[in-house]
Amino acid sequence: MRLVIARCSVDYSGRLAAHLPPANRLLMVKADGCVAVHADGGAYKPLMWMTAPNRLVEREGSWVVTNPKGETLTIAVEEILSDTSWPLGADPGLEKDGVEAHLQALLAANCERIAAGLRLVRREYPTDVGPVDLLCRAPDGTTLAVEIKRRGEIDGVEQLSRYLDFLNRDPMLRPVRGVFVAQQVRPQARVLAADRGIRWLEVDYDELRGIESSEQRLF
Amino acid sequence: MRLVIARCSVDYSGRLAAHLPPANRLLMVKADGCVAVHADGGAYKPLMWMTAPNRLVEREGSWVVTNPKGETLTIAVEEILSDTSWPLGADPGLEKDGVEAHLQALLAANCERIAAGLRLVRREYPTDVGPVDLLCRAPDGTTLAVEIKRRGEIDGVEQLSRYLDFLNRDPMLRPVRGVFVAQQVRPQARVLAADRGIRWLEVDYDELRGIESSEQRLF
DNA sequence: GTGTATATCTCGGGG
DNA sequence: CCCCGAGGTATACAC
Repeated sequence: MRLVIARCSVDYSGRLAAHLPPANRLLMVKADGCVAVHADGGAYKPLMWMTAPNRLVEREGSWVVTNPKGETLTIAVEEILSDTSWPLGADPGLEKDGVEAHLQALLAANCERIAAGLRLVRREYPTDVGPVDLLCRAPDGTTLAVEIKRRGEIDGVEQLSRYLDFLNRDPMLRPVRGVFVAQQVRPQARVLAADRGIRWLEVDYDELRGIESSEQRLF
Repeated sequence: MRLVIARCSVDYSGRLAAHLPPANRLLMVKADGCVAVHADGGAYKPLMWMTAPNRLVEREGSWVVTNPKGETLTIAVEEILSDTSWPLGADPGLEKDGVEAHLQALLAANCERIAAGLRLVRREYPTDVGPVDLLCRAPDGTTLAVEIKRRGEIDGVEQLSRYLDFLNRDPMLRPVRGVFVAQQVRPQARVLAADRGIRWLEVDYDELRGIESSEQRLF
């Protein structure tokens, strides 16, 4: 990890063109070669960057970073205030809990939470346009396709619509209905779901996790 | 901009829960208060972070960052290898060229480029499922909904299809036809557009900009 | 490699 | 403030 504090101006040319006038900034060069130019504000996103793999050519007063796609990051270094390097070593890595995969697992184990009497047929049921999160059977014998999101937006409804199109071509499954499940379903997603005849449902992650742990306590 | 190189373990609790075992990392604290924990790899994204506004409480061997939403970032600092601060000042900011907004502005001002005699009714015309980029009137009185992308992919065609569905329910507008405009329209998007009765069109950004600047030269 | 789906997405604009 | 769409999205994973 190399950290350079410098007065510089920066230009990017590639998927778009962008320019930064001269100012003091942090230049971060990581062990994998990626370069980032940070200002003293603005969340974690750098003003400009170049991801690995790339090639950094450092000449007097000018760094040029190029990648195989032909994109170029040019840093005109006017004055270096500090230039330090720290070998950090490989990171042991991140452990996460509470992402969509976990929500899916909880709902798969408790799918009667989606509708009474629902039985799980399969998780990640494959179709030609991607896997359906949950495929379930209702007590009346009809099939339900369930799409799960943390935040239910319009894209998710489109995704479920595509699955339903393809599932309903299978005479063995037809008719298949859709349910859109999320911790929060946005207004436009509700409108589109209603319009497509898709039911939507908001679920509470903590409550689901609570059920799960109380059930485990029984065994 | 404060840069701390330290051996630390980190925990985040909020939208999800996450944990980092002890290792040497960079802790970056920006002037606006945002905190980021970087490893020596993995593009520009930090392993963990907390955006502004937040509150950083630094006690011996432990930093606790909390935000108004009740999220918490806890950094257990085991050993500090370096701790430096650099006042960078406000950044003059980024100038971008070639984003969708420019393309939309150029086409709004030159919509006869989309079809002869076209007249702009409104940019960002609202529907229940989102705003249409351009709504135009053709010489024959019919309405055109225009969706603009830098890269025309299948989801852009889906987006325009949704708008057309809803616009065509309005007796005052009906019938509304669609035009999908992009610098590059991908093969799959062409097929889908054709299937939906949507016309597609590739435009050259530099050429449009050229028209614009030559028009400006006239005044 | 291409395509698809996720993300503590971030960021900016509009109501 | 929330909602929504764009992004040089990045990133992981399946085919």
